[in-house]
Amino acid sequence: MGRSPCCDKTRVKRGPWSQEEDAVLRSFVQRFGNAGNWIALPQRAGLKRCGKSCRLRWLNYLRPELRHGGFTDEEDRLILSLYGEIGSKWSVMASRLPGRTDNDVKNYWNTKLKKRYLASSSTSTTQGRSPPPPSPPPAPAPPSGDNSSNAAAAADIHHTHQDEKPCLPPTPPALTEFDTTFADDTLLFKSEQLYAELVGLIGKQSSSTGDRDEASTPSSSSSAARPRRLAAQVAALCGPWTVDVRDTAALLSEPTTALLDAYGAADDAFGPALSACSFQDLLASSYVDL
DNA sequence: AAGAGCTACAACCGCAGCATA
DNA sequence: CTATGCTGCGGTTGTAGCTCT
Repeated sequence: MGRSPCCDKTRVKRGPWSQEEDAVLRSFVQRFGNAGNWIALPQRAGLKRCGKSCRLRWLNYLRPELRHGGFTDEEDRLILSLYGEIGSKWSVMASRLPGRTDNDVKNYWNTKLKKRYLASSSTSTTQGRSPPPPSPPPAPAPPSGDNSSNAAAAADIHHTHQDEKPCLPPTPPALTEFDTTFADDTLLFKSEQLYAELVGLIGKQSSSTGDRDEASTPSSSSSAARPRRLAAQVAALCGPWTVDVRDTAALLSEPTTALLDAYGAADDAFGPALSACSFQDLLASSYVDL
C-alpha cells in the first residue's frame, strides 16, 4: 500500500526559499514553534510550501543556533573518527557537533571528507589495516546531552554570512493580497506587534551589515522606509525592542504564551486567531498606513 | 572570452519508526 | 490490533558560482 504524499506537489512552491519566506517562517516558528505539526504550519503561516520543506528549512538553515561556514580541523577529525565508528549516521554526528546539522555534515562529507577518508583508508589498507566498518552504530550518542550542548554552544555562536544577509523586503510578505475587512482592534494591535518584531529582526540584520546591499533589493529605496517607520512607531507605543528574535528560548518564554492566552488557544496550539486568518494575514494587517 | 568541469550546498524524495485514534 | 498521520533520517538531485582550459 503506497503512502499518500504529504502535500499536493502541484499546489506548493518548490525550489529555493526567498528572504520573505524565510522571514515569515522564522518569525512564525520562533513565535509558535511548529505546535507539533509541521504539515499544518505552512497553511497557518501563510506559506505556499510543503510542511516537510518548512521543517527542513528551519532545521537546516534558519535555526538561530546554527553555524554556517567552514568546518574546523577539529570537526574534520571528529567526523572522520565518527564515520569510522558508526558509518553514515549523520544525525548522530551532527549531535556531536554543536551548530551543525546532519545535512551540513552529510554535504561536507560527500564533497570533501569522503575523498580524504577513502585515501587514508586505502593507504592504511595497503599498510595492512582493514578499513573501518561503516555499519551498525554501537551506541547512539546520548540525546539528553544534545540539546544542552547545542544550547550552550548557541550562546557564543557568531552568525555567519547567512544571517548577515540583509533581507528587507520592499513590502511585507503577504501584503499583496491584504484583506482589510477584518478589523478587530486587539488582533490588529497584536499583529502590529508581530510585524514590528519581524521588521525589527530585518532591520537589525540590515543594520548589522550596514545595509550594504539594500540597493540590490529591487525598488527598495522608498518603500523599504515604510516598515522601518512602522517599527519605530510601534516601538514608541510598545517600548523598545528588547528581545533578540534569534534567541528562540527567549522568544518562546513570554510573548507566545501571552499571545495565545489572549486568544484562548487552549485546544489549538496556534489559537483561533490563527485559524481565522493566517500568520501572514496578521503581518499584513499591521501594514495599514499609519 | 567562452565553454567545460568541478565544488559546495540547498532542497527534494521516499522509507522507517513512532504515536495515536 | 490495525490503519493512518507525522517526524526523522539518509540518499540523491539540482544548481549557482568558481576554476580551468
